[in-house]
Amino acid sequence: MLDLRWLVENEATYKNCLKTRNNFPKDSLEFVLSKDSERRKLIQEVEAFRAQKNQIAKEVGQLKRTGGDASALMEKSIQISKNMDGLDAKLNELNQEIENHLLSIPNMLHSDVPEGKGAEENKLIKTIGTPRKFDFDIKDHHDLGVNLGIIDFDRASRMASTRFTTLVGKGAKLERALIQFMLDLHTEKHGYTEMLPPLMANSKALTGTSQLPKFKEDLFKIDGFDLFLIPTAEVTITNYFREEILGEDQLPSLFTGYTPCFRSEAGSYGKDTRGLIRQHQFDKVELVQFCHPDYSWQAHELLTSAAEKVLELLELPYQRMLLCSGDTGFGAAKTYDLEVWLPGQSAYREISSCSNFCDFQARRAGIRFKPKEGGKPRFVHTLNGSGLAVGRTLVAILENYQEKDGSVTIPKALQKYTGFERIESQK
RNA sequence: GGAGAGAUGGCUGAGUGGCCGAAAGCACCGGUCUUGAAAACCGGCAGGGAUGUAAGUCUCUCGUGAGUUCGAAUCUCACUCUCUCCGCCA
Repeated sequence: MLDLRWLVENEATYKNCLKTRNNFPKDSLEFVLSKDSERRKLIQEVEAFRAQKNQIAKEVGQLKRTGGDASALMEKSIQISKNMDGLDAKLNELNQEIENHLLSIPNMLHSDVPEGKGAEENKLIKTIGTPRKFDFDIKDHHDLGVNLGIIDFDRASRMASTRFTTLVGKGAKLERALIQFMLDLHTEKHGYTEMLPPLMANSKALTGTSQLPKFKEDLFKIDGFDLFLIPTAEVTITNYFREEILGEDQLPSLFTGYTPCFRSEAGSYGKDTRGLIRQHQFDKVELVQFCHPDYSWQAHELLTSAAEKVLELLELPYQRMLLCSGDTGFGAAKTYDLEVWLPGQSAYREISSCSNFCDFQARRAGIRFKPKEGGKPRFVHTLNGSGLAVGRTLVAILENYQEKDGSVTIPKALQKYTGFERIESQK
């Protein structure tokens, strides 16, 4: 959420930024801007009435103590209440309306973010590693996984629905090894503290990280409860400090956590239907930082590097992209995507998304810190990124490390976690 | 699922209708003392909002929301959450 005062005072700057954002809610913006002066005027009226009533109440108290007659004053106060009848409610309603609109206005972008409409205008920052040359006909992960007997799509569809998968044998072990490998790396080398948060979150938490109110249709709702399956651990980990004022010495706080993630994928019906690129349930190791506003851009680089480290250790070729304005998510000020090379698709595909939200989520979630030098509490900056999406990492390993006979070699760095060096057909 | 207890500032905790945005302690910040530190002593220290160049003034907030009252942390109602006991259960 943006600061209303800031928005009113920087209307032109914001509108200029917004024009290259996708689907920006012009009506909400205009509503907020046009109602602000009305809101202020109402506040002043209501508070003037209240001040009068408070003054009278004080005088009545004094009179009663000294045994005087306060009936005239009491009558006056009742009269004032009648005069302000409904004003209160009107103000509350207006505030609520403004807040609702404000919640659906996207974050201000960082000046680095290139203008552009969609993914094709994202900016390539760097390419690491070289795609392997194969001297045989390669398979994609779907065929590899099915042939090896480590991924079962059909039975998962039968027990749940399409977009679910069951990993079997060494496939399941590989997934688990990847999770452990990533968590160990981030906790031991990058200074993150591991968390195992709830897999469901309430609507307040989801509003805090800005999945709600705008993206409700992407979530799985639990019937009869104010609970949703989390679409990412970002939700629960970022809301860990909701409505808290931290000490400055608690910053930065770095957390990592593995969770399954659940997404309805409404609106992506025809997309990535083959294999496990786009599932209703997938595993992810998430990185989250709470940090001092002065250092969040440095933190963004570090967080992204931490995610890249996973790909480097697994020796998977990848690219870092800077998302353009049209492709940057609703709450983010700046986002890097990491894209891993998938031989089966002859393309780089997203495997991590690392964003700085600045104070956008912190304002929604009420996460502040007390500055050391004194003064008012300030909003922290929140950042998060995938470190990495585990299922897609498994896809990348299968495709990049496949052999002519259909077997798959396990990357060196991972072997001590899997306990095996190859996957051969286990059917 | 049944019964009971509770929710007050960063933390502990007092406060049952006006003198309470709130005692006291801890933590924290500044100062005195000290070669330095600790201790001791002195002072400061909740958050949001309106207005103002500022100092300040006003307003709201004692889990949340309604209500009673001239006046609510305190009384009433609803809700949420936490804890204890019983039942059930991995």
